[in-house]
Amino acid sequence: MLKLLRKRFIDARMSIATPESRLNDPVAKRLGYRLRRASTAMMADLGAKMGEEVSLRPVEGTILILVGANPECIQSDLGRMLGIKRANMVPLIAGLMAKGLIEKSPVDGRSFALSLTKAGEAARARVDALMDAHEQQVATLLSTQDRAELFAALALITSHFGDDASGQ
Amino acid sequence: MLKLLRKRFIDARMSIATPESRLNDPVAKRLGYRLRRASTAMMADLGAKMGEEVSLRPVEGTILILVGANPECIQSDLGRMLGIKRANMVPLIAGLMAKGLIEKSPVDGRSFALSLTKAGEAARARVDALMDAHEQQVATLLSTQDRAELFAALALITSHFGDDASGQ
DNA sequence: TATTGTTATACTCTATAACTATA
DNA sequence: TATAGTTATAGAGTATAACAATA
Repeated sequence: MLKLLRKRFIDARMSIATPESRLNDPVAKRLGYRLRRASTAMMADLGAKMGEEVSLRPVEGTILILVGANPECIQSDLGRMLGIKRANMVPLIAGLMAKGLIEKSPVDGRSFALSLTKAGEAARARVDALMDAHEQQVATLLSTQDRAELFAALALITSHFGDDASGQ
Repeated sequence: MLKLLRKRFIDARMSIATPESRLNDPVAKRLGYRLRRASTAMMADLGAKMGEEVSLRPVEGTILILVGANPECIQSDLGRMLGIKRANMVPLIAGLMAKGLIEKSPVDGRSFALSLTKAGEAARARVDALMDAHEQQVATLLSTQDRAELFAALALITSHFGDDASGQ
């Protein structure tokens, strides 16, 4: 009886290229699910390119960009901006220091001002260019208007559900 | 000199409520970044509610919904639909079995048909209701038209960058 | 008292390689 | 040969608790 039901699935699968495309997909209509799939797909693509071309992960490139735009900021500020907890910033910053991309200089005995090294600035520029190219792919999919509306929708969703950039 | 620059940041921070809001945020204009923040914010909210009310993670609820909609499917099918690798499906399915929510019955000696138990069907219904309520929050933020356009944009992005539902 | 940086730790998610048994 | 399930393992991401030094 169970075997018979299963048999129907197997028969259905025989007739098509991708087996699972004949299965019902009720979660496909869920916004949260679609958002997550889009996000992971886009991030995986960016991560692969950054890994190949600058040997950095997206979060590391993001930190370089933020430090470049905010010289002498401290890592707690970055954590709050990015929604990353203090404790988890430690190995990130240590990794970028170990690669010689950022520098720390003490400002008040308990915190350190961050700045890009020369190599860090070069890496930041390459990351920025890679991200530009990455974004550009979306420009071929969506009009300027569509893109602006997508941005607005994402901003609404993020602020409604809490972007976690506070209370770290 | 460095201390002076840093001092300016400290001064700027003094005048406002949230320190980091005065920092430049050049990644805020990146679609990939916004997509990720929106996705994690929405998923964190859903995860918290599901944890409280049904003691399940979003991925577990999603599996219950898919098994409910596709009785006698096998776990490899689910993995392909969800972009989860075979190896990583094992503990997920084992966990749901351990909770008595799904059952396996052998269909051909190397694969197992999955189905919901009575408790599994009850859990699936509660998860579905929770997800409905969760989606409903977005309806207050976006018009039906906006929501449809957001869906379309996400589908374009996901398919362009690869949804990884193949080649598992 | 609150904040910064840190250590230690744990859980989830993801990825690969290798194995078995079956088709 | 290809597929299904499994094991083991490793790397990320994220979370909490606790601590020392400093504001």
